[in-house]
Amino acid sequence: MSHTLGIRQAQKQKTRQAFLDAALALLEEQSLSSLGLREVTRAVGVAPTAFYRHFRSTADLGVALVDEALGSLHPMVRTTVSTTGDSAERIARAVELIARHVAEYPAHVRFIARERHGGVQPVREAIRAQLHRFAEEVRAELAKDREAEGWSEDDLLMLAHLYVDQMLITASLFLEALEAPEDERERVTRLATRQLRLITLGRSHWLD
Amino acid sequence: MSHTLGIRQAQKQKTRQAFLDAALALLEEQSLSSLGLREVTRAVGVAPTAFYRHFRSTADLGVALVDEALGSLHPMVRTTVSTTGDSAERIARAVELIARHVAEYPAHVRFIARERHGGVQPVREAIRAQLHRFAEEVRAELAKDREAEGWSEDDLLMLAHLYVDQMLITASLFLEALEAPEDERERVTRLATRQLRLITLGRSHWLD
DNA sequence: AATTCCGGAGAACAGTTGTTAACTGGATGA
DNA sequence: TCATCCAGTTAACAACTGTTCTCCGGAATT
Repeated sequence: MSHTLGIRQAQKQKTRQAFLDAALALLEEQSLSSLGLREVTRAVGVAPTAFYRHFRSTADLGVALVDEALGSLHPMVRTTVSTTGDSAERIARAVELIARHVAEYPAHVRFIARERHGGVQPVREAIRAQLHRFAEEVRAELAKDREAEGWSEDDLLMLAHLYVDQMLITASLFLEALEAPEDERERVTRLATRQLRLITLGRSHWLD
Repeated sequence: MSHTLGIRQAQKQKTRQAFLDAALALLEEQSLSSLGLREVTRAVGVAPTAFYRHFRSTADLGVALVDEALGSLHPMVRTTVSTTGDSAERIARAVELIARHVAEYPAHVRFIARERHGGVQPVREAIRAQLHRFAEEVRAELAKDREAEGWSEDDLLMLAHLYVDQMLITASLFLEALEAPEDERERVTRLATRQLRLITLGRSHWLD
């Protein structure tokens, strides 16, 4: 299937990745709509014109960043809401997974949270589409649970969106607490756990 | 108490408000971190240097916008979670109130959603502080309900944050559906209503 | 071995940016 | 009435922006 790329293609992908990394670093302290093309090339160490060999515009780069940040996350989301273990275990595991992901890829999380409602329309659109995919996957996973019997497709999707949004909120809270002392992160863990517990409680009484 | 302002102070407040209005309009299509000082003065129709008579920087202007957008919202939030009527009525009323607010002040809502995780630290901080005030007020309101008997202060605050975040998510959804046909807004109404219902359901079984 | 391809460099374009300094003229308070 | 105040102006600064066109040199193809 994959015949090894030539030296040329490999080098191109390498600089492209350098663009993505540099941009992500610069975006820790600003929004995408204020990210300048020259700013990025300067950080990468190439001529401004080299940018156009990889991206049409900074908005285009932003969409690529969305794919990098969220594209590889789908397996994890599925694991997060998987049906193994009892309710309390699953919640603890989900919160733990989120915390670990934020600690490992803080810049990605920050980027998504920031640009979800940011000033660049194509990027907002890309994030919206990916989050909708997440919600659909969560719904499919929820449907497997025997607790989903009697639920309409629509109600399951409603719940899935609730979970996805809650995950993002939690991730954002962990992000804010990233540089703070340990007990601040512990506080976020307890808060998120109880919120998920309450939602799950409502879920189990939905059909009453 | 308030002795009528002189012509001078009145004129100053007038141009200051013009700055806020112009900035809010410009921020519909970009983030605060990319908003230029000259851009704003041009929109107001005034010399660039006049900006400094009112604000230290665009970040300062942003903080002022936070106060304008959220400062006057506290009474409404209290009404939203007020204890009159049964659960279903309260939820319907809350969603209706949010929809109406978004329709009336779309730019304000967009600004808050965008800059809550935006690239300007002082503005993020200001929004965070205001939302925390909201959560505290919601908690105080929830505590009045007889359903709150046996709840710890901490759990009540947890629930309050859940409600506040949910309000923002809902407002953001209404905002996206603002230019869409009526039935799209209807869909958002139904989604938000059911999500609130599920949360309320979890709330009523919290002490089981 | 000869030719084409193509990622990146260099220079130049007209416009833009934030910030400074010194000023004007009408409102304000003595 | 006169001196003071102060919101807004004008002019100028160096630094920056996105984009175009032309060129180079090594990889890829024939």
